[in-house]
Amino acid sequence: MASEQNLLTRVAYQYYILGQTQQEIAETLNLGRSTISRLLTRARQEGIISIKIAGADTELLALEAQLKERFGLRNVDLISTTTDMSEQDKETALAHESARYLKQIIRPNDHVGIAWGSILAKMVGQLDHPKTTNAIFVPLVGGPSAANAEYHVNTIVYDLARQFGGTSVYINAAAVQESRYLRDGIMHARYFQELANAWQHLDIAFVGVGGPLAKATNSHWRDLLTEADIMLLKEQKAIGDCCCTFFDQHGKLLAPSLRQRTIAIALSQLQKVPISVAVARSQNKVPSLKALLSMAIVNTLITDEETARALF
Amino acid sequence: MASEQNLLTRVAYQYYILGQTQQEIAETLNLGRSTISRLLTRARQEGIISIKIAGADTELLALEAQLKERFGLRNVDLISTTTDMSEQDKETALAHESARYLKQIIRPNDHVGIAWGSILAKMVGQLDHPKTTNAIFVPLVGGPSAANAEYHVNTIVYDLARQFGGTSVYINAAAVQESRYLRDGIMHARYFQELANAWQHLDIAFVGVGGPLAKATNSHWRDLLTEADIMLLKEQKAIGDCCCTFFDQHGKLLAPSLRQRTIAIALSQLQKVPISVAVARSQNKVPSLKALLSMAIVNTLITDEETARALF
DNA sequence: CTCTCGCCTGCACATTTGTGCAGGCGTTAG
DNA sequence: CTAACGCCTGCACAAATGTGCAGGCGAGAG
Repeated sequence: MASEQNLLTRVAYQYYILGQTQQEIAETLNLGRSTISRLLTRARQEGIISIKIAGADTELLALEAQLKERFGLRNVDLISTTTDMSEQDKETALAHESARYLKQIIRPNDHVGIAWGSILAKMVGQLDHPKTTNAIFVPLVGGPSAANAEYHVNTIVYDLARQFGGTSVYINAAAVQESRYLRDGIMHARYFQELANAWQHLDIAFVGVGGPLAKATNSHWRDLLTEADIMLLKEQKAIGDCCCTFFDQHGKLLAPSLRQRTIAIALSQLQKVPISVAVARSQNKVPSLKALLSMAIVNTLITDEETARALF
Repeated sequence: MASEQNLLTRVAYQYYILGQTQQEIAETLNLGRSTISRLLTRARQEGIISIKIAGADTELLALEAQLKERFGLRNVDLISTTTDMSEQDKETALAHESARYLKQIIRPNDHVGIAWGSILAKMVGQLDHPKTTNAIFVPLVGGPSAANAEYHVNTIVYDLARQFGGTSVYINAAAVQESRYLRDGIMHARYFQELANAWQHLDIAFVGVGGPLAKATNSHWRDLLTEADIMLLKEQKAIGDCCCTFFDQHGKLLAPSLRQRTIAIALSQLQKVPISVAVARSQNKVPSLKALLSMAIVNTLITDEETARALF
């Protein structure tokens, strides 16, 4: 009943199981309260105390913690996907979680930037009771090609703003222009300044991640790229993009000539946003997502379990 | 990831597994710290969190808590006995634990009262490194019959005092006298006053419990009783004694005529001692021990697992 | 649409827990 | 036996946690 180990378990029992206060334990054992505190610390260190969380998908939570650690993220939010879900279902689930997360973190009068992305587009309408806030929603990238007009990024920010009782700013230019002069002209135009200004004062940014070029067929904006752009990107081994900025597996930004024709927030600017959230899933986005995370452009990640596992 | 249950497990995980502070959790979830505190309370209540103490004889500790609750005791200390131990071994183990416990609770200059009892007698010499203190050890009952002189209670207090670097007071009378006049005379004698005075200022008292009369053969003092005493006690259904005071299963004190011839601390006085410890074990002492505990004479119990279980 | 009711939250304060520092006791080497 | 070393403890302060109270928000009735 005396020896070391035994004392530890006794103290641990009284504290954790009986719920006694350290002071009470100290009195029954005729020891100083500090001593009890130290004994408990030892007991925890020596693993005498094991705490289990019932009914929880602990693995998922552990995975979140690991990812957070691995990429130095502020926060990671994972959803569990079951094998019987279609890709469609998984995307919807992720969009729903993204919307919920936005609701969770948004504060009154926040400036919220939204980039292009199939999942971000699906966020709209996922919430039963969106918080009413006076947030300002702004696009982070230019619009799609004329062929995809109905998926215009303006639509997303407009709908989100309406749901959250806020306002939205529109973007009146396609994501990729034909020349850097055209792009510079637009970005320096008076009507563009509101947007440019908003980009500098973002509180929250939600971005997607683009996968490899080969899969570009279903993209809503990549048809704006020229043959030459694509050639160049392939040559430089692009593995994906974020906000229309391409990079390789090492996180190196590619094709300056293309970047100079792109109307979108710069990644360096995105990096300064207090809460910058990447939302993405699927096997083929793993390499680009991994690169993006390594670049420390975003500080928050929302994805699903299978994608998360592939990130290590 | 959102709903109630899920939030609870998440918070519990971050707090208990990851060891984050409530403040940190509140920040990642964008909630108030108080809310996290409340969520954790709920999680504990709903049993989402299960804490196990590794390698511990948890049952023993649980038993202690139950006994404490059941009899309103200040403290309970149990030792585990294995079936391969002889009765002798078990007694020694209990004596050892009693000695250890005394060492644990004793403070400098304490007045420590010791009653008769086979286990109390064995306490002597059980400690490797007794604390040095200036405690005063006093007997709580008179000595044994002449036939058992070598087990005199004075020997115990003397040895204990020596081990703890303190002093001892002796008692110069047998536990039971032949008449109340003789007893009163002794107890009012000048030389007895030091003892009587000590009884009023006890900080700690260790007492044993006597079993039923039928088993009295191995007692060191019950041969002082007369035939008439024994007849009377049996008639009144005595189940045991403490400090030479007999009681029945309801805790009723018996045989006033005998009590008036007894030289021992009164149970009512024992009740006032801040830390009063009963040390006893074995099946045949269960009824008397149970009665004693119900009387709330002592506030601390040291026994073994099997005896403890039988007390319910 | 308006009002009421009740739950939930944040705030501020009380309690509980954690920790650096200084002093005491025991142990060991000489 | 003495002295030096180191572990352990209590103290006092810092950090973290628990909780009553008041205000806000949404659900539901009228």
